[in-house]
Amino acid sequence: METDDAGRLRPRERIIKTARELFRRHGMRGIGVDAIAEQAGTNKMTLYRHFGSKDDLIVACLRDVAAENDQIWIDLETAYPGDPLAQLHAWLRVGAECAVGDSRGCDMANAAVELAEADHPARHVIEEFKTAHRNRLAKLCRDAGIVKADLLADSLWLLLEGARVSGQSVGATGPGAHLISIGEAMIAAFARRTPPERKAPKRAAVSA
Amino acid sequence: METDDAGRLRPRERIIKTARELFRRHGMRGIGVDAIAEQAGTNKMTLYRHFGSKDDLIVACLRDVAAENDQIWIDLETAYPGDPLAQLHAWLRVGAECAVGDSRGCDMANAAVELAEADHPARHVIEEFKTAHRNRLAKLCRDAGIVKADLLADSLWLLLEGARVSGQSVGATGPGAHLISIGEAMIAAFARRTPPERKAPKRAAVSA
DNA sequence: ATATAATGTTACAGACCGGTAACACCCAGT
DNA sequence: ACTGGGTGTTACCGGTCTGTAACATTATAT
Repeated sequence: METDDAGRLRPRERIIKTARELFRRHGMRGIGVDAIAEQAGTNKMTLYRHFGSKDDLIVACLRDVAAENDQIWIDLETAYPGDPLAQLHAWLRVGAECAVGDSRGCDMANAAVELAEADHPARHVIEEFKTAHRNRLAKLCRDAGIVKADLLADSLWLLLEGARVSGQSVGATGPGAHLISIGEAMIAAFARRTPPERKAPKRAAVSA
Repeated sequence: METDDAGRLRPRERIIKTARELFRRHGMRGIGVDAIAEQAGTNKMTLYRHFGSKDDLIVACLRDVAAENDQIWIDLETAYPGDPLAQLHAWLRVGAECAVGDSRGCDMANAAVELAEADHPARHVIEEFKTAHRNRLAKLCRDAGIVKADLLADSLWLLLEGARVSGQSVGATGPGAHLISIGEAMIAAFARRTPPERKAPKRAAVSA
């Protein structure tokens, strides 16, 4: 009795899609492969034909998450082509949506918390993803003409990570509610001192 | 064959102490009550005489964590009596220690991630603790003469939460490595603009 | 139409888990 | 010395979990 997905996609895709949702809702240790397979409208045997183990499925899901998040950067570029500062502000808004609109935060960070074993195969996927994401954000800050680009990137990064994890403790009305205004103020503070040879790009400045 | 704790403390304390350590190392869903009891130098039966269920034990452990963290505020006050600004800086340093020195972040936040069920008995302990801590930090900022105290408190809060969760994804060399410098800059930025009717509090005025 | 691959079904193995029962023990307080 | 509460020991229950075996069924490609 599948509750999820019409038979449109092939089993493998349905399983990943369903597993991601159930992992997110119940935690990776809080849901079994049997429940995932059933919810995906298939069965455990087929699941194990596509994914050698539950850990393999977890890794596949995290790769799926990574691919989905990589798309965000493309969307930002197409939304504000050639305007890295606007992309930076948009990045903040997208992050804030995830932090306040959803009560389960970041799948990658959650996986890092839940999969405590240092040698779990998912860990290097997580680390790779987070590092790449951080580097991309730093590049965006650099392209936006921020002087201390790395420092701004790390600041915004910590704010976003904090907002997403805080939402899971105290909900959306907690400190994460002010993520955007805090982040905007931070961008403004870093953009204030621009390199002398470049014009200061005027853009929304929100008071702290 | 107990590996932990000499028989000094009574079983209940040993169990909580050991459970906290193992929960932290393996995650709450990654360790069983049997292993906890054995590591604590006792057995499952005694564990269940003191804690009616594993969830009860989890709650007891989180209360223990809360009590331990409440002590931090007392220590800050005794270390810098009547100097809330110094206490604020010290708070940041203490938080940074936890964020970079330890690879498992905040027990409370981790529990919130791991115990996904919305009605888990531990959730209200977590929320209560996080809210109280946030309020205390806001009060500290207020006492330090910060104008937008709540906003600074939330900013620092997000930074710390972010650093602690980030450390579990990319380790101590990630963005969390700059927590202190970022936080210091933020405190400085907020302290710069002082209330006009009030003199710049070089010696911060303490209000009850 | 037929060969071939993918999927479904059922049953099961083996391990672990949370939780309990029954009984033996030990040690403090009187 | 005795009594009683806390503790240790062992065995067990029922459930759930990951993972597999064997076989039936369906879809696909040629």
